[in-house]
Amino acid sequence: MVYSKTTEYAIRALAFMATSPEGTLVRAHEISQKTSVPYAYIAKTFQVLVGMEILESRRGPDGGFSLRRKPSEIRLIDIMKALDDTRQSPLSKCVMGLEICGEANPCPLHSAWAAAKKRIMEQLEKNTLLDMADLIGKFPAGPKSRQFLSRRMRNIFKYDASPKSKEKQIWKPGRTKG
Amino acid sequence: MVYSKTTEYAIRALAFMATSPEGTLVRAHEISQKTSVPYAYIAKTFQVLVGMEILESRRGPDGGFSLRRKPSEIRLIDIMKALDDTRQSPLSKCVMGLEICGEANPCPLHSAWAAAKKRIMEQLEKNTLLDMADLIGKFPAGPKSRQFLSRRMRNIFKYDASPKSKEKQIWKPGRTKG
DNA sequence: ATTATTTAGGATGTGTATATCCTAAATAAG
DNA sequence: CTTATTTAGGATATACACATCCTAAATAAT
Repeated sequence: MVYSKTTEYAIRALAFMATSPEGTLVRAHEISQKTSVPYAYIAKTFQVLVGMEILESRRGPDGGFSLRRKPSEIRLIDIMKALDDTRQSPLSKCVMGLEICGEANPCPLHSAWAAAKKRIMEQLEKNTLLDMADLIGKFPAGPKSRQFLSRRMRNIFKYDASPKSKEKQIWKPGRTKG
Repeated sequence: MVYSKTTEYAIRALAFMATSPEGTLVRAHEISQKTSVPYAYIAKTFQVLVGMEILESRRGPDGGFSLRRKPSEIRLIDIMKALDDTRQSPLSKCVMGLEICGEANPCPLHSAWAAAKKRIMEQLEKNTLLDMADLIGKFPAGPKSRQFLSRRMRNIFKYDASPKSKEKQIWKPGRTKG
């Protein structure tokens, strides 16, 4: 994968937040329920994002998290950089693991990979939370939103009918082991 | 990475074997010394490749491993299939981790990724151990071998001057942790 | 037979990303 | 002040890929 699971979760969670009006405080538990991102993961990850000034937080009753900038101004690459700081991206290495691979000594996959890398990086720099919210599901009517997307919402954000069922997590673990 | 570290090692090791005349028995220790692939890894991995009829083996003094087919007839995809059997390839999943991503609902990286996947798979099906041996270093003079490649050999196969220094591994661990 | 050498095969160790837990601190309301 | 709620932050647990170890079995030479 281009980025870590942590970043994948963060993008899902933040894209969901982008569907609320600007400045709205959203609780970690609600985000978890609506996005199926593990609560503990949000709790941890969002601390970092607050530190990186992508999110603001408020503790206590009626507390929660809110986006510090407009969704259209938070790029995927920003989130990735904030969370995958130490992790060296798989994009940086030769796909075949050859240390000598490069322009001078390309491996059989080099040019295919180089082209892919370039396009992927461009997309990560170009696409924002607005794009993701738009893609993933509902977004308040605007130039980029499309009606038919709302139908997909249910599958993606896995809506829970009960408005605030305490601690009843509904995410699927996705384990393969029996 | 497209394939596992195990497969990466195997390709390196087999490509080295491809530089010996057909049918030559090569000892695991020699392969390890010449390719910097951990001995224990070769010992384990090659058992599988023998089972998959890519390699033949002989025990005892003057024993070793030999390629069962000509290097030009062993494709990278064959090695990958033999060793990454259970592992689900990162190529099969959406780069962004979105379950709904597909032709109908493409994620921002979808088309870039799809194109890359296609080319990568083609290359894995097209390229053989002959190509890798040719790329990585020396190959006995033939239509595909090129003279200047032999200069790179030293860096890649990390030649040990001593012909048979017992157990003196020379691979670099590549750890990052202090 | 005995010994040396080499692969076979099971068992085990290690490291890191992933995932969770628990207590503290902040905030709001009664 | 007390209680309930929510984020903060450190500590810990888990799973899996990666890596190694050890003994057995086979083979060849003495």
